[in-house]
Amino acid sequence: MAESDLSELHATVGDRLRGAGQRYTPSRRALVAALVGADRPPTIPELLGDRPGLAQSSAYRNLSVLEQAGIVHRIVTNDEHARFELAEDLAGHHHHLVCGRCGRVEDFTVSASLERSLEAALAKVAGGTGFAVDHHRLDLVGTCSDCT
Amino acid sequence: MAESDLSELHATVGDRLRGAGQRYTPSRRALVAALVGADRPPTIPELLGDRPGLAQSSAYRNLSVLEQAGIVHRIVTNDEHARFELAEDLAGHHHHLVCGRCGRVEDFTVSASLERSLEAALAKVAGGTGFAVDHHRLDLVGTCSDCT
DNA sequence: CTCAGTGCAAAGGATTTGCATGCCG
DNA sequence: CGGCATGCAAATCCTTTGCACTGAG
Repeated sequence: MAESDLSELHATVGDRLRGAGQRYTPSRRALVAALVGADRPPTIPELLGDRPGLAQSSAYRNLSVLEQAGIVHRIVTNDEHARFELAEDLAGHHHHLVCGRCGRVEDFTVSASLERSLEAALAKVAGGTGFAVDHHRLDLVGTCSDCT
Repeated sequence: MAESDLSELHATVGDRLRGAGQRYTPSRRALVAALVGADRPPTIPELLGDRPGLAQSSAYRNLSVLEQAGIVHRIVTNDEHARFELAEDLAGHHHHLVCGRCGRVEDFTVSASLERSLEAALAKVAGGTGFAVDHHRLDLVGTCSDCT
């Protein structure tokens, strides 16, 4: 991600937080920065490892605030810990490669044309139900190289 | 599902449990039956509602055994409770409509041709990574009619 | 001054586990 | 008889919450 995009991102995050009556504090900025830099969604312990000064409860609380402001998204796996990533409108649409053994999650994307056929087909499916579809989620589940 | 398929299913389940050194007890049979009958994955409280005689701990323990025997699959949502469904090789490949508000999950399927293009595209993606892909997961996330 | 943010410690709650008993094989 | 299955109750462990303090506006 380019420098300018990064400061733009922080500006957007700041706006959304202020819109929710919250401040963009150093702790929150550090959490967002950690998520921007990661190519896979970290758990809370992983996030705390980068920032030993931050209390665990504050991490949970800040991530919760960021989640409600639509800035981060919480991923719950069968793993013991939840994982966090930037919201799709900030990080871009992508998918996950999930390790069923250790719970590790990596990001990946598919071609735009496949996304389009997916969207079209899913829109058709959703038509019949009472669901108001927000977005889709496409994950690959398997075993990562470490767990093989 | 036809009668014969049902008894065949129970036979398969019994085989897998015995293969894991476990028995196919009435409690377990009831859990499997409840999952076969459901068109959406229930939570533990929902399963217990159908079977007040079964202790909560036994439900957890039995579902855990069934999961390790490859008979049921655990779905974790942002909802407070986990949900359970039959493994795909028993229930058939399908997808989920997930309500982001209440956590409710419904099943649906897409056309075979879309599945095929998906499989093809995902196989290509997986090629480059160290992941051994087991299966894919395609969910629609939105708001159900009750939560609108 | 006011009020959100933070750290620390305690509470909460779904899930797991220990133990004694019952039952199938 | 031996071992798995089950109930009940207690323990776990991630996550949330209460409270007092600090710092920014």
